[in-house]
Amino acid sequence: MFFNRGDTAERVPGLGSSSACTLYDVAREAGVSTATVSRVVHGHDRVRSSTRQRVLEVIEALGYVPDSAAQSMARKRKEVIGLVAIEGRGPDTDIEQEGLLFIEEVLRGVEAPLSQVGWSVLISVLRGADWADAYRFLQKISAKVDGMLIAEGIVPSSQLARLAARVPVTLVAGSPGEPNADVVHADNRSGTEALVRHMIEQHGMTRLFYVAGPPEAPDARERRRVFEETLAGYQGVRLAGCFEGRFAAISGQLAVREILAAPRRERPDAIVCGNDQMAIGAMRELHTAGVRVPADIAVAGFDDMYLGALLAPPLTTVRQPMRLLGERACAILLDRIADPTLPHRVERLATTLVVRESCGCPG
Amino acid sequence: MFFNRGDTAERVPGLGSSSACTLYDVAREAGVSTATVSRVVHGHDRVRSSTRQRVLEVIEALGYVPDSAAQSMARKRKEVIGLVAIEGRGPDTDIEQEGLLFIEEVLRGVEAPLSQVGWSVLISVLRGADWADAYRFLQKISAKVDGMLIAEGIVPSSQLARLAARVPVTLVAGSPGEPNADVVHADNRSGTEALVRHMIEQHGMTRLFYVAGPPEAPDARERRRVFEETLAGYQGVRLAGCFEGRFAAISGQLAVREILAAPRRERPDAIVCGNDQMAIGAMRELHTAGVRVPADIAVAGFDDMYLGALLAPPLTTVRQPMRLLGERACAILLDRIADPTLPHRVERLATTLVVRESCGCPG
DNA sequence: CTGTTAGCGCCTTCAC
DNA sequence: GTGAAGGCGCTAACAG
Repeated sequence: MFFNRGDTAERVPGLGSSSACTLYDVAREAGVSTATVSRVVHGHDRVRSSTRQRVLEVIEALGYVPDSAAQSMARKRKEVIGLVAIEGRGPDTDIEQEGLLFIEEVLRGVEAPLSQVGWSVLISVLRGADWADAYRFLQKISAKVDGMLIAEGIVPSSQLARLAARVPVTLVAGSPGEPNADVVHADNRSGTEALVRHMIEQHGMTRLFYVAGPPEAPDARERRRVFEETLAGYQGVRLAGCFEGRFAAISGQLAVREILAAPRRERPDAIVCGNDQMAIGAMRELHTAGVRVPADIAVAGFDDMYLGALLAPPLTTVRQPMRLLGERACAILLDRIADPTLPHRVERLATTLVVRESCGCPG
Repeated sequence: MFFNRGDTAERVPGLGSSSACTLYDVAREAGVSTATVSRVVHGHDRVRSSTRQRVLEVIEALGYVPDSAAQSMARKRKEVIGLVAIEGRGPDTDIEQEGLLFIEEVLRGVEAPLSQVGWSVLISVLRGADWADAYRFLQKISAKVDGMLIAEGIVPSSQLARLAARVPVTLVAGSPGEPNADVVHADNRSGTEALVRHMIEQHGMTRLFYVAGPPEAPDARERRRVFEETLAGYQGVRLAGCFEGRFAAISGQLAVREILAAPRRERPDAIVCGNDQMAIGAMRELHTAGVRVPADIAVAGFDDMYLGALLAPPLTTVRQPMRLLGERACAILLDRIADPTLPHRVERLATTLVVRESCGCPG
């Protein structure tokens, strides 16, 4: 009586998307107004339960699902946030997954607060383009979301300002000085200091080599600076050398080749790397050369990538809470979407030393 | 004369999203109709170039960006596709990143055809829920996209049918038998056969141990089956044992413990694993136990994860073209969105042997 | 409790 | 070349 087409699931002809039915179809079929249907769809009370029941049946029978574009339009809210990564256009094109490995963890974090409210993530990677293109791209994304998370790459402050004028933006691991966006970033200092202290005080090392990330990256610069400063605080400990890498595994390999090419006497006690990828590359090269880790030379990284723990020996590193970064950034973004007048926020998350075996500690 | 508010970038008060301006604002400010603005926004010709110029200036000054919800509504196209992963709810909660590592590569592939047309990806991970929840979730996503890619996890065929009635669906690495969706999947056979042949013919191995993935996973089953069948084709070669793992690194470790607990005489020549994660776990445990790879026991995996190449020794494995899977799936989906009447499609991509050193080949 | 009625912002014929 | 006007599907007052 309420409907007469039989189960909609049955009438699928091929694979094509068949005609989606609308609120009106449901209303007509159930003999009520669209407002009522809308009410039951959203679980509002003021509806007689028999009416609700009837509407629900029709919805089920027709397989009705509200169109999100229409909802966004009427509600002025899309329930989608954008997560964007801007892939570096450094000298090397050797990005070597560097990017997404990071984004992936962040994404996991972002999902948490989002799934609680039932929103979704629109993810996009912007590859090496000029700034004008990049801006157009970001603009286009901004039209599809209620807020954006920029998780990698640098956007000029002026562009950020214009973007932020349209939708709230929060930077993940961005520069804390940015005035046009909220930002959540890792405290590279705490972990790096702890690592250096550990190497020196626990293992009595006196000659540390550093493999740095690219100088364009603020994180790389900060890690390196803190490393050197901390080292300088110790008597009798010195920087055995430094290699400027690009955060890719190959950089670690190259650094090791350079080290092994030098006289044996000058070899460092340990090689500390600006991220885990380079540490992995270093360990691999050391292994190939027959140098034992950590017996002959210790190695340490930064990030605490999932696979570091599976290496032989397991990698000692500094943990950067990437997932938490994503989670906090998303929570902050959601807050601001709810109330755009909130004051500017910057949140700093601690990094911590993760001692495993590549530094010389027992397994 | 055309506008009088100054550069919009200047009038950003705080961080909040300020009032977004509409097509009407632009039309009014430029002294033309909305139709004309729409024409210039979309680069249609029939517009006098002086008019176009004026409109463009106003757009720039006002920072106008068309609202995508309104566009979707009018055009009945969202320019977004959904990529969903359904995280396994196996006995172990030990998902151990298993999921996203895969999704990530697929995502990279998906991005290619998508960025060409300027569309975006809505990504969502559905965690262990019952089927009714899962279906509601998928339905909700379906309302936000023009088509969906299901890249992990199994959806009952009946649900798929109902989903497909709303939007086109293509399965990435799904079961090729599914009638309600297009599917792109890897040919687990070719690579597995090549691997077994290599181990036996090149290395003269006669005792192979297999670490399988969970039997619920079609891929795991197929790999195992092909492995055993191929083995059976050789005289004097036998299955030295089998361990049923769950595609996680710990499974590989457990398998090795079991192997090492047995009498030394019974040790296999090689341990072939159903995926790289388990192979990595196995290598790690072997290393811990002082068993040399590949000298004492060789190891091989499946997938060709990025990090396999960085291990010591580098992992011999079967390459599954995950990125290509994503790319093809997305291309097929786009085709079907463009023309829903297309015939059902199934695409099978070859897997290939990647010989590195863990099988005993020279570096 | 339930129905009526404006829009939301844009696209797209159809006239001029 | 350009403007006017009718929807797209849904929500949210405002009336009953």
